[in-house]
Amino acid sequence: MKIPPVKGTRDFYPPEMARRNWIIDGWKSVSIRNGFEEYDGPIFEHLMMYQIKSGQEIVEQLFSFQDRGGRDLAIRPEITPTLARMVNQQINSLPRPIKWFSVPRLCRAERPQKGRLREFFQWNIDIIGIDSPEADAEVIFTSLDYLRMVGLTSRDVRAKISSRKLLACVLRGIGVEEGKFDGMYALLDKKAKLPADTFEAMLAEQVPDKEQARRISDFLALNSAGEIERVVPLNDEIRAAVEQMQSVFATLELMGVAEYCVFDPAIVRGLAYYTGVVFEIHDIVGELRAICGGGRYDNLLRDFGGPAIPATGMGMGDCVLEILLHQKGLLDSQVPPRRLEYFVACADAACAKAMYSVAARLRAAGHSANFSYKLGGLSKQLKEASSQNAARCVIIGQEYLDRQELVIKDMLSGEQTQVHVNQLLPEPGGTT
RNA sequence: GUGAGAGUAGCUCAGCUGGAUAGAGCACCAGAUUGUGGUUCUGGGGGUCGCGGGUUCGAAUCCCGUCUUUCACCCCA
Repeated sequence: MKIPPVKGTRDFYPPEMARRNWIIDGWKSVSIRNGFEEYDGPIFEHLMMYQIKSGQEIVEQLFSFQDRGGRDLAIRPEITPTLARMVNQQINSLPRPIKWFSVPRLCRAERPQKGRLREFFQWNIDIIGIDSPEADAEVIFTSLDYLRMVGLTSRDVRAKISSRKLLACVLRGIGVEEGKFDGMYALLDKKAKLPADTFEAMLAEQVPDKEQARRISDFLALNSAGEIERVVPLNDEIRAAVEQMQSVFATLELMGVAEYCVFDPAIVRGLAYYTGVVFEIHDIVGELRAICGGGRYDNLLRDFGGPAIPATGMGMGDCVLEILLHQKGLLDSQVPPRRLEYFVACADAACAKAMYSVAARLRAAGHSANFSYKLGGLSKQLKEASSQNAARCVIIGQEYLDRQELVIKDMLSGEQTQVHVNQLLPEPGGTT
């Protein structure tokens, strides 16, 4: 009986595994060079953890189960609740700022489509304990630092930045009722996907007051937070939000990534737990879903039973990223191929015993080494060495039996040299 | 949950308005090659044409159902 793979999952054969490792290694090295420390948690948690902020609707998109003790558990669909739990547990002993990163494997029971699967990897970085805009800027910078490192330029991707706080006080300033904010957020989030007139019609439906609707449209057309007084009169609240936004951009400018960044008032990040700066990075054509998204979530730790400590962070999934990198030709050109340092071949069946010991000694010395299980002709073995991308071949033949000499063949140049076995290898059982 | 497209070899696909033993390229295995690889040549293995039913003398081809998959909607932590 043939059993198919589970919907929305991927098998990682060696070529795919090499791509996955390359992406994840890049995430980790960029995290570390930006001063983040790695953490991880369990792959399942109490179901309740995902109900706290998300409600029943989200629970239907979880893989959940009961253990034998009747506990309701769920495979993690995100790692932020785990982070909040872990940080809360040790909040009094953790030095701040807490700059942590993780690359969790996550599962969501959604219907798969382009750039979205049911099991994926997501790079998360978070800065906890700092409420200044510079922390938001650093999260955005770190995201861009990775994308820039793998070869994506400001002609490929764009970081669209806004602020929930700014949006809220502008809406308040325009006179929109507080109760309509959630609906507005959901609508704004869709703006990029909708034709302009459809969006205008939906806006008019939610905001019947023509003057208010016009000012909202004007706000959405702004290119920088500094222009906001053209839409709504400044007050202390708005002025403070504008200054925060400007600090984020100023810091990004100082860090040298301004060309990637743009103020986009339509970025709101769904119905998530964001409270301040929010951002998404998109491919510039806008053909794919967001490469990554994040923002400030100052209430989350408190909502998980801890103290009110500010936090900001971001998540980047591997699916969209991989599609984009492939499209730009940045994947196969950069993912390192399989490498083997030595392939040990024997020119004569009489040398087969030496083949095993030489291979083992190479391995003990820390080198990667393979040999052929079939004692075919030398040309067969060299062919096998080529197909395994061996850098060098060690050929064992008559000169080994006579003088303990090995032929070292450089597979790129074809050059061959003869060396005594003890010259290439430390004594078996020796210290080095 | 809704809608549309697609399922033929490990992969990418061809297969005309229904016709005889279902093909190609790549990949894989073997040989040419018993002391020298990448190229080339020759040969080989591998398919219940997603599955079930129907129409027909005859179905990979047409019809219905079903499953899977892709894309979009919903949602997007």
